[in-house]
Amino acid sequence: MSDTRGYHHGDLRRTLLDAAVQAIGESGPAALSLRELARRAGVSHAAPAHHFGDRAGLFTAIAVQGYDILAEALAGAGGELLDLGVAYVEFAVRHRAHFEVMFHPDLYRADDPEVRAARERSGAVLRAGLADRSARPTPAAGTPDPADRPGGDGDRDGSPAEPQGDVLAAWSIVHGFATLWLAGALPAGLGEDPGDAARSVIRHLLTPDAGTD
Amino acid sequence: MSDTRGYHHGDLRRTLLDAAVQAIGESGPAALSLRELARRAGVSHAAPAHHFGDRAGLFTAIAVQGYDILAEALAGAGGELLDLGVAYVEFAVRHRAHFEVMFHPDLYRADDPEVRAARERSGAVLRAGLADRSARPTPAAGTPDPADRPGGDGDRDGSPAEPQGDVLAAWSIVHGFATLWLAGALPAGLGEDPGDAARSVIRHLLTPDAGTD
DNA sequence: GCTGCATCTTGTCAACGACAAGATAGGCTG
DNA sequence: CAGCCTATCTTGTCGTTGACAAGATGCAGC
Repeated sequence: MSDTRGYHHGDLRRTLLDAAVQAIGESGPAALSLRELARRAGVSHAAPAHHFGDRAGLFTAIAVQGYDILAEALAGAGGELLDLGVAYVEFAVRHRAHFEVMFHPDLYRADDPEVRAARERSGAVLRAGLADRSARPTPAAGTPDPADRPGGDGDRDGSPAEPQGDVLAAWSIVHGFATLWLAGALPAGLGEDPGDAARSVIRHLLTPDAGTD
Repeated sequence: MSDTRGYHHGDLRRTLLDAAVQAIGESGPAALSLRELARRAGVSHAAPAHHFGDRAGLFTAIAVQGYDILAEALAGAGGELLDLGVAYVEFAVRHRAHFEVMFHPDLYRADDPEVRAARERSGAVLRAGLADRSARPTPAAGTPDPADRPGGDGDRDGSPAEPQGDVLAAWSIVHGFATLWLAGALPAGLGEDPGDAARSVIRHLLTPDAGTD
């Protein structure tokens, strides 16, 4: 796959996306250059522009891919709020590049139809997962909706789906933990596995007295 | 202040910092150009380089300033974990530019001595604030330490100051809420005041059954 | 086998970050 | 007061980048 035969590459778009994700994972989104990307893929400097239009277009494609991967990860996590949270953190760490792009709306076109659709897919998966946990010792579920105000404004479509406070709290805690972990801001001593560390942190939200594990 | 008399500006460094913070607040850190910054300040295109060395130096100065502002904000919040959290979120929203820079270590030199010192100052203020709440209905305090692993590695100095899990959970939830708010990822319907919204979210962590206010 | 079109290339331009070298001015020493 | 000294700011330049335009290539369908 991704053999670079003469003129027509065959699957250049995929190759560029993979190389971009790898480069972002190494040096962050800001350091990504379209020309360096083309160099990595062994094509001319203007080839990426054809597939993605411009830099923002490339990040838009990565964001779409990221929301799809997130949906898949959440779908495989079951309906427990704890497991969903751990899956969220593990997604962020395993797919660091996607995660960083997804939550930097200034990098891409967050109102792009494909982005909206992918975001809606992942939101639907999350809602479906949470619907499982109906009556639990932990507070009841609502209908969450990750990332629906891309530009900072842009009102909802008037639907009464204001997420329950506990889901918002859960989203905040896993998103914050993942972000701090990726930023290297967390103190050492949490171990190497972000999933395990996240599990013990999330427990503080779910149970009133989570001991100092 | 900041009068632009002939050759020597008088307080160009301060002027540049202010202009940079404003520009970042408008368009994000990635869009900040040293030359555009110089243009805003009415100086030549190489003037910023003298004061900050390079682009990373500018962001380093902003990060230092940000940690100092955060320390001040936390100092004025009292020792309640809830109030500290609200202050954290309000800092992030009011000083969005500083906050965004601070938690993007790839933008600046996170191991710079001045940064380490400023970070230590804000950590000390937080520790002092938390020391107040000794015996409470909520779990006991530990010794937190915001952002002590800048580059992703860099082990602690072997001190046994592993933060308590509940403080980590608190930090995660406020940091996550602030980040999601700034990213425009939160659904509408939370109102206009991030402090109030944060307060109700944080309550879910502190009390076992926080109603759906 | 010819044409249409997506794919990729070459060429170019303005803007940028970084660096070097020079100009200016305020302060300090004598 | 004279001379220098140094921080501050300017001008000039180089390599790189993103974006655009125009052309080359080759696959796919008629």
